[in-house]
Amino acid sequence: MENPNDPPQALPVLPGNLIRRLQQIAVAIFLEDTADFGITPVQYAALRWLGNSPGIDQRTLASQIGLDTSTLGGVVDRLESRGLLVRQASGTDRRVKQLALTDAGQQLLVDMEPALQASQQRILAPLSAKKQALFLTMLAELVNKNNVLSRAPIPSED
Amino acid sequence: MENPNDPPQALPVLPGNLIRRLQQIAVAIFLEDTADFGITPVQYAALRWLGNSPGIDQRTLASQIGLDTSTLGGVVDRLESRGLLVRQASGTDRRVKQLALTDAGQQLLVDMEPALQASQQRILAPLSAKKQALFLTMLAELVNKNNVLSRAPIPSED
DNA sequence: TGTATTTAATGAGTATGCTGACGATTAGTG
DNA sequence: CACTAATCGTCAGCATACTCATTAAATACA
Repeated sequence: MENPNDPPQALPVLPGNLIRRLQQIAVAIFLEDTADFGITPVQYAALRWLGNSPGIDQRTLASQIGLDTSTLGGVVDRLESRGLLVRQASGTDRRVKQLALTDAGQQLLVDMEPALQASQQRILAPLSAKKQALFLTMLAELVNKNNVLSRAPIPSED
Repeated sequence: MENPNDPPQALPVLPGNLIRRLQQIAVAIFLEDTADFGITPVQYAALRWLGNSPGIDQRTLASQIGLDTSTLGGVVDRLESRGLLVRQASGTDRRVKQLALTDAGQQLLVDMEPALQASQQRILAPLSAKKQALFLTMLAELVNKNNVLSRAPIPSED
């Protein structure tokens, strides 16, 4: 089976490649389970975080969900044009755009919750319950400890 | 600490969100460690697979590394314009474009190997050696068993 | 043979995700 | 107060990553 001309490691077992594949799978499952709502994973992350922190500005939201401000700008554009959030200039600092969910945005979070939970469980479903917990722990450990290496690191809690 | 108005699960612990973050981190580490070569993770995957299977067509390569043919088309465009691979019409089926590494492409794979290995180790570095093996096993299990749910599933081995 | 179906690659359209540059505004300093 | 720094959002540019439609070519079948 082993070919001496093979590279030192086959592509399918390189960590980076497996992580890329799992991300593709997770997005596909999310989109399938939440298809009724027409929301992407990143859009959902923005809405959900905003639901807990209304009034924050774009820069803060971007850093909290791990996006650069340029990417978040486009995400907010699409959510605003769908009436799920509002963007308004701050009264005290005219550089800042403050964000808040609309009623429709709030309602969408509520309506999506069952489908979201289903999708998140489906991603890990191939593993036993015990392994799922273990995987999540290690996943969080990798993300937290490597956080600063990301291009858009999430600030540590104050 | 716990706010009753919090959503059922905080965003940072949702599996899909952690996977997205880890993918961002893995890409950032790869780009940093291999900056001298100007190659992206997906471009590397294409080159590496092609090195083992010269002469395959675009459709096959796309499915082997988990991309749709449209995305791979662009990747191949960029690698071809850099002279790392060649694209030639098949003699037996004029629809098919066969791909093969150039000498420069072959050499680049060799030259990149140390930096690639370093990047792959750095991604998992926060975990102990034992945990790294465990994480990789579970990661592969999730990818393999969820493979069909991806938009561009990788065909199972024959 | 001739028509219908399938297949390979490409193109348009949309959505992340990054960099670097830019204009507008605010804050800091002499 | 004027000059400089830093900051917020945006834009252009590039690279994944998907869908759906289209074109060209090969295959199946009547």
